[in-house]
Amino acid sequence: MKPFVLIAEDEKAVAELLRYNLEREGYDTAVAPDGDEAMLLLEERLPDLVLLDWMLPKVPGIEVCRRIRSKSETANLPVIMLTARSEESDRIRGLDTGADDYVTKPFSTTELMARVRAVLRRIRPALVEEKVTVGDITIDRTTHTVSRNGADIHLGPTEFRLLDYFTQHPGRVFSREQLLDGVWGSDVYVEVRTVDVHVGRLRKALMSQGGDDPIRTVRAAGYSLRAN
Amino acid sequence: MKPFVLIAEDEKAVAELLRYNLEREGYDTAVAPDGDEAMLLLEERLPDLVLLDWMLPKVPGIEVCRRIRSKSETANLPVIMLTARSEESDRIRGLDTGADDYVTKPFSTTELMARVRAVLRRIRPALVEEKVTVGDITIDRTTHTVSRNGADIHLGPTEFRLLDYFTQHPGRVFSREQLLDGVWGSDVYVEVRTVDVHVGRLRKALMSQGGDDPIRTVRAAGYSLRAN
DNA sequence: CAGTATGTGTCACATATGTGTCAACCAGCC
DNA sequence: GGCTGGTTGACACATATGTGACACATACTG
Repeated sequence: MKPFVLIAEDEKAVAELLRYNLEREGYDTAVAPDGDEAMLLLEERLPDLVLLDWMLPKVPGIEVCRRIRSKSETANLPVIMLTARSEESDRIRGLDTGADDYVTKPFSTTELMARVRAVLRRIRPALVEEKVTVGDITIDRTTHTVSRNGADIHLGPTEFRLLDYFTQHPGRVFSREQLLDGVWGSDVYVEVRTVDVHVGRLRKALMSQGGDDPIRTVRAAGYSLRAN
Repeated sequence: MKPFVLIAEDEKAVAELLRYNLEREGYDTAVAPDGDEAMLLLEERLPDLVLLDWMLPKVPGIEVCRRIRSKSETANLPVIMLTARSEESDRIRGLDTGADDYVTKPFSTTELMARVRAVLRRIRPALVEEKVTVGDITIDRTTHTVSRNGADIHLGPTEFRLLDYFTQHPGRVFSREQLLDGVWGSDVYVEVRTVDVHVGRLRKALMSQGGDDPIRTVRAAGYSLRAN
């Protein structure tokens, strides 16, 4: 599951450069040439990060940012602002637009990529980190291994993906439907109750070496991985 | 100082692939999209090796090679020619262009890297890694020899490259597709399951002297070499 | 050049492992 | 007790992997 980055930038050349570099680093991308388009795309598919040009036709970047912050679904969505050197005045700097980071044009792509990584790491470590630890559980996606307190734990493919998914938002409760979508895929028809069974299997595997249940059942809502 | 490799190749995808792999192996690189550019870069900084596409815009590869040979500063510069299979005729093979080696496209990156190392070893022996050990398995790239706990192990060419490839990232899981790309070549049509067979053969060979299975099967993901 | 040795890719079948569903059972809650 | 919703073991089935056989390619050898 690649992180999805929305690029809101009207200069075609810049947008293209960003798209190229981001995709090479393994992100999914979408480009919005103006503020209106950006807002539409935001509705369509919630990105993991937005790159937002300060000067954007129709609806300026700063306004887009404000709207993002005002909606509850996107209030915590990371935003990196792209500003031209000339716009980098105190007025703007001081202004609390709620962006998570600023990058001034012209920027080095390497630096921008580093910032993107940094911001994503802060918000959703599991998206960019190859090794994630939640509590006493560690999951390494390059070697496909899971361990708890150092002891290796064997998981089947589905349980692995399930844990990986939980890991993206430790503590957050996922409904069975969300889990089906995220872990199985949105176009697979599987009985909702199957999720229970796999959660059960995941629990069993994680507790095989002792330790207490790292997965919390939330009645009538779903499941979550204990945050810490 | 890292060995510096000049890549003269007009197909962007191929050039990028080469750059990526060479840099991963610790080389500095520069890419020239045509013959003119290649000649210019040659003036600018003398590389330790040139990868030269046979068909190159403006000045064809063969001509670039001739010019390299004709100048005293570069007369001994190692050159590896990249030719398409269809161009691999007697005419070309027999022609004394002065290249040190030929590689026909599509090539396996593992094999190309091996050739690059081989050529560089002749020129700058100190800079090239020749022996790699992972756990109790040692692989010597100069002699094409593999041993486990001192006992020599015979591997066929494909198994050797496969092991060599695994060796680049011990522990990491490679999908069958990745292995096909890296070991066989990026656009060779080979049945995916063929990987299984070769992994099987590699296992058999590595375990012929006893010892346990050094290759881990990760269901629904691929294979990996046990890291330690 | 035929003859031999070695290596390769594919297939078919055996085996191993994982999956989804169900139903019985359990737990908390009015 | 009668709900509602969650847990779990059994099981038939699906899928992934392992492997021997084989036909063909290619490289060596005398």
